[in-house]
Amino acid sequence: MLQVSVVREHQEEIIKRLEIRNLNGKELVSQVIELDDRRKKTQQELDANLAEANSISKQIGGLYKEGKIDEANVLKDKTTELKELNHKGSEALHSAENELRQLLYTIPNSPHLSVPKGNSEEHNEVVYEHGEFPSMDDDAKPHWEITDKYDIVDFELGVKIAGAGFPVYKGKGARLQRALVNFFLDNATAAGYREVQPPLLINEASGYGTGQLPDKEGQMYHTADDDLYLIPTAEVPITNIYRDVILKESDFPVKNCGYTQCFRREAGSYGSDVRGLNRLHQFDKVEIVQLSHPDKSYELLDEMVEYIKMLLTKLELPYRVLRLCGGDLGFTAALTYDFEVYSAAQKKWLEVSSVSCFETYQSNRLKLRYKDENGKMQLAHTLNGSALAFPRIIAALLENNQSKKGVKLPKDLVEYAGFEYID
RNA sequence: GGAGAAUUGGCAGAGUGGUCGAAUGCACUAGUCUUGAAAACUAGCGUGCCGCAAGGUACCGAGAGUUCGAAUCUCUCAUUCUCCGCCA
Repeated sequence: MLQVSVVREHQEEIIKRLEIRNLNGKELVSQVIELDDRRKKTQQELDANLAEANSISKQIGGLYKEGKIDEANVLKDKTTELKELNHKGSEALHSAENELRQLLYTIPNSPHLSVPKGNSEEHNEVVYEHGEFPSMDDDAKPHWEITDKYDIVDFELGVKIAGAGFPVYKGKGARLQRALVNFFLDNATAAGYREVQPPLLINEASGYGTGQLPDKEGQMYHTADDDLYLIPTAEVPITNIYRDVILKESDFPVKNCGYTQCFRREAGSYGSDVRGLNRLHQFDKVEIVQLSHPDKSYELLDEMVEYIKMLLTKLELPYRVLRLCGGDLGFTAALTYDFEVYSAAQKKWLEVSSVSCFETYQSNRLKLRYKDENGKMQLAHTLNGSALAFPRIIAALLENNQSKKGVKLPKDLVEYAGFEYID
């Protein structure tokens, strides 16, 4: 969440930045400051009363030692009222802090100034394009027909076992997924990311840490008996490794990657967007996560963008990079680049990666800090990106590379898959 | 899942009702000494909030309670360890 101190000190800038999301920045900023003023005032009063109570207690202790019981008892009577006052005071402080926190939870990150204003995906800015669209025959099949033809992904079977959106990968389909796991992890490791295998279920504190809670409460699967959530992305457990952690400045950049299944309820989705592999409740993804010195985070973001470009080039898929506009930007992000591959038979762009810088929005919640050269505590910056999400990559590979002979895998995948054609 | 024990600063580890934000050791930082290093010695060394500052306040797993006063007593919860049960 936004830091109150930053909101106070850079009001004009924060207002301007929130307005990129079409929010009433002025109103929000003044609400924050008002609540924070109340919080401060409440604490000052409470602290003064506590100081008095503490000092009386010390006096009583002294009097008891000297055996002056009567004098001690006189003082005790004085504390009755103070106790009451302190009890009320601490309740008032808690409620002031709580109200402020609740407000901050509802305010999304303030976008980077380079984020275009806009309220829908039409206003996203194409910043890079790569590759040629493959020329398709008129009878080119969408991937859900190809998966049927070669019997590599079974949607019906998934419905039987779990429900829509939980496909069963079979034969070369399953092996292709396994190949992608190794391909993506090997590349990430080569780029300096440490591989981790985190839990797939997370507690509430972790959900708040990276900002899925309370904002995306309804989008995560929740296990009622144990009050745990299934991860919607490895971002949550991997970033939460660093909750309540104080780093040394020399630790930066901290680079982790991980392969996990991801679970999303996708409430409210419908239509051709959810056909086949386009949108699933469970899918596989390799995620890259970085922790950064605040001065370096946007350099690292660019570096991550270059890394994703390299992956997609190796996969020989036509893609483009979008800078998301204020209206399309995720709740916690300050700047996001989306990667879309062109899926030729559907004639559609499919989002396969989203790379974001969160500045201090997550680290403020996580209490992820480092000591600067003057020994002062500072919040780190967090970044992450999908590298990559599997199902739409598979969809695009199937559609773009289909031929009479079967589906030809890109060269770099062949050694991982152990076969050249899905046939 | 059942029974028992535990949870203190980066680590180890004292502290069972008052001047304890917390002994001591190790680690760490700076300095002295040294040609340099080690050793030794000296000093420093947790975090949040309020305050221009002095300082105040809170934190000894979390939350509630008893008390004038709680690291210390009571209750609830969490976690860890040991034994039993179950199990990939």
